[in-house]
Order: sequence, then structure tokens, then C-alpha cells
Amino acid sequence: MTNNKILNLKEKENGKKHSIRVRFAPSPTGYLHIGSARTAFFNWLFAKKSGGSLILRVEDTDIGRHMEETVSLIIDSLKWLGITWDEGPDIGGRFAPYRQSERTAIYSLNAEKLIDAKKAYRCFCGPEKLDAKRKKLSEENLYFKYDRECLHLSEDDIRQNIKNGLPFAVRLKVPDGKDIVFNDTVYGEIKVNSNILEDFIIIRSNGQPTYNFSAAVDDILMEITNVIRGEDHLSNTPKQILVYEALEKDIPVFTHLPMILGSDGSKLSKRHGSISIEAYRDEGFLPEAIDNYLALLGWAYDEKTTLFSIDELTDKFSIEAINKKPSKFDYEKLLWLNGHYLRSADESFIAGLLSERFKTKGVEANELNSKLPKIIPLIKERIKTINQAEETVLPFFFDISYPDEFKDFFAGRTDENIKIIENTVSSIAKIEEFTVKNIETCLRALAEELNISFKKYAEVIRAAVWGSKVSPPIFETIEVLGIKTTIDR
RNA sequence: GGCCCGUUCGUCUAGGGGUUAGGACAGCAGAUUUUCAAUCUGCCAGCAGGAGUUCGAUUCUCCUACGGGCUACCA
Repeated sequence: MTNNKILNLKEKENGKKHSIRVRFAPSPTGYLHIGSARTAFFNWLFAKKSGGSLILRVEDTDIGRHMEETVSLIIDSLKWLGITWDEGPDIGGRFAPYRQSERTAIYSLNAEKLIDAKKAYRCFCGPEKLDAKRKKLSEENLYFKYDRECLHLSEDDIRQNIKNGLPFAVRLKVPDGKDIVFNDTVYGEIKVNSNILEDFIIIRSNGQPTYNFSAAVDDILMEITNVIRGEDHLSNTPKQILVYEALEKDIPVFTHLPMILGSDGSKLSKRHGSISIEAYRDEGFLPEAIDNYLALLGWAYDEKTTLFSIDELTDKFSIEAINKKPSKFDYEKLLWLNGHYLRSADESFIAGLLSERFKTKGVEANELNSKLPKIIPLIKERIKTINQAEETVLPFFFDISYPDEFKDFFAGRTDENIKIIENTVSSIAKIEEFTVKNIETCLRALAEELNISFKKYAEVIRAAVWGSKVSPPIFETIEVLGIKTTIDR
């Protein structure tokens, strides 16, 4: 433990000029949640825009030790979104370590400092005792606020308790009747009286800090100038300010971001669909689409623009323009955005993504390389996700099975349809150069010859060749399939 | 229960004391088309309710309703 990790009381940095430092501090409980991703993204945008630094800090004070996987999952998702950071658990930095589980001693030492300064005190009331008190009061419809029993313990009692090995938590002594005021960038002035707060626990009896303490201590230590986080922390902010004040440090600028809710207005959860960035990546969404969509949740540049590249976003984003209203997550709009970005994406890029998927399905690289470049232009305009693309392109690589409804389709008009198919087979067999143009001339001529509308004719051929009433443009499709496959089908 | 925050088309939002309240997604209709998309055109649709301030409130103030958050030895 180096000394600079223990905060010196009475040493406010007077007017020292800082460059902007923001942080994203996820709790590694699994994957990167949509809401957290937005928070991370806004932090990143703000850091970029202001030429500051983004710090990634893992808040794992209560998660146990087995979370390596989830940390790397979160890191992967962040990187995939294009978010980069200047300091973090994976790359280190001036204020390492960046995992709170590795900083336990820092919190204890600072808590001890507070105890010595009589700004915090040991509490020997165990959870059972507190629960009992809580329960008793709730039966009378009253709400329990810690009664400061242990604040009044004598020095001797405390020494005796410690000597007897009684476990204790550490509580912050909340000043009485004090207005805690801060100015939130998006919510404006927030004022709360300290009387509604109890002496909250800052160190648990297992020695681990609680969130409101560790977050504040680290934000001080890591010289965070702007705290940008979800609105769910707005109510926690006064407590953290109390920690700043107990430690005699200046508070940073707070910016709380409105929540992202599910379509029914309740907290975004699994029953609303996918909520992890990972899931969207797997579904075949593009990071540009997600970033663009996320940016539009609670923020707008002007009255018209909805499409923003990352560069435009870093240029135009402004934290002051964030609104207060919680927003509902709209999957449809995300889909539309993704379709837009897919349409403007590089064809070889899409081919690469599809190629990966088909390789795992056992399709040879050769076949992929020859067909995919022809296929992509056919489907590019018709897909909204890579999943969809994969789906629609399946008959190019695998045998098709005709759905039951087609049995009727062929049976109902047997003569005509069979005639069409037989004629088509023999006609295309004669095509010398199997190109789109020749196929088209050939088939159009045939339809005329058979005296049926091309619309009708195409319907039959499509069903026969593709096993579906919907397909990419038929001539191109036939070309890619090749003469043999077409005739076989 | 207490405290904090919010409420403009179904959704994301712009606006802001006098506007035909603007855009986007979705929906609907049409054009185009070998299907489906894409594209283009048009349509539908909104200031939560009530008081107050004002010549005039969607905009300012208050109240109510509704929604969200916090109120843990979770973060």
C-alpha cells in the first residue's frame, strides 16, 4: 500500500486544473446490458469530445471471485461497439488496480481514517438484529432508520467488542439537518436533506466496502472529474457527496442519464427480448447501428437528423442536450437502422460475416468464395440483420424441402405447372452461356411461347427452384445456383 | 410510507408564451416491380388532467393522476 492511496484529510486540491476524466464502472454480473452500453458510450463520446480520458473500472465488491469471464465478456462487447479506454483492468494505468476487489485495503484504510476523525463509527449490530428491528417497525407501518445504537458506544465498549472478536460494519456518521445540494447536468439542482438518510454502512462486516463508499473513494482517487451514469444512481448521489465531504474533497460534476425501459415502461429485462450487446451481435446487428440507436435514446442533435456516423456523433454530441425523460427500447427502430447500415455496408464485409457462419455449417470455402460475391448484391437490400441474411440465402447452399402448401400448388394445377417446369428444364438446358441475361431472354421467351403471363410463370419457377414464394430476383438466383442444380430442382 | 425524478403522435424525439406543433420508426394507401424487399409519394396520429398567471398557455406556477428510481452489510 502506497501512501497516496490513503486520502489525506484537509488537503483539498485548491483550484488545481484537471483535464477531463470520466469512468465507466460496470458491475460484472454477466453481460453488457443495453443500458450500461449506453452509459459507456456516452462516457466515451464525452471523453472524446472533451479530449479527456475514459477509465474502465470493475465494481466487483460483492460478486465473488469467479467473474473473470464476465469481465472479458463486457470488455469484448465494449470493444465491439468501438468504445476504447485509456486506463482499465486489461491495460493498467496510473491508478491501478482497476478492480475494486483488488482495492479492499484502500477502502478499509480510508474508512479507518474516517473512524479516527469521528466521521464514521463501528457498528456491531448484526444483520439479524437490524432485520428484527426493521420487521418490528414495519408491523406498525413505520420505516426503520438506523437508530445509531453503536454511535453511542463508549471507547471501552468498542475495545471490548473488538477484543471479543465481535464482527462489525463501519457506518458513516451522517450530519444532522444538512441540505445536500448538487447541480446535475441533466436534472438541474437537486437538494436533499440529510435527515432522510441513515448512517449508512460503508464497510461490511466481511471487510468489503459498499458501493456508495467504494465508488466515491475511487472517483476521488482516480481523479474523476465528471461522473456520467444511469439515473438509478441519482438517489445515491447525496450519500456519495457525504463521503466526499467526510473525506474533504471536491465533488465532481454529476450527469445522470435517463433510464432505458422495456416496451411496457417497466425496467428493461429479459422478457422484453434481448438485452445484452452480445445477443445483438450474435443476431447480426452492426455496432454502428447500435451506437446510432443508443445515441438517440435521450439525445437529439436537431429536429431532423437521425442518422449519425460515429465521427458525426463525436463531433455533434453534447452532454447538455440530453433530456430527462426515460425512453422505451424500440426494437423495430433498431432493426430499421441496422438495415440501413447493412445496405450501405461494404459487400465484402457482409460476405465475410456470412462466410463465417456458413463455414461452421460445413460449407466449403471454395463454394463460399465463388457464390457469396454474387449473392450479396441480391440480398443486401432485403435484409435487416445478418441472421436474416443467413436465413434467406440458405437455398444457395443446401437442398431445399418443399413446404406442404406447395404440394397443393403443384397438384392443383398439375398439367399447367408440370408443363411449365418441363419446358423450362429443356430450354435452359440449351443455354450455352449460363448468364443472367441469357437466362432472362430464354425464360421470358418461353413464357410468351406458353402464352402465360410472366408473373404467373415466375411464380411457378420460383416455387420450384427456391422452395418458397419469396426469393431473391429469379434470374440471378438461377445463375448462381448453376445449371445443374436448377434442372435438378 | 418517505425522499428524488419524470410525463409532446403507439415508439424515439424537435420546439417553446401567439407555430397548419416539425422529423424519424411503426401502421395504412399509392407508384415501381418476376416475388419479397429497397426506393419514392401521400395519409393516420400527440402537448396526461385540473386550477392559476396572462390579452393569450403545449410552453411559466401549483395541485392531482400515472410512471420510474432510491429507501440493503446489491450495484
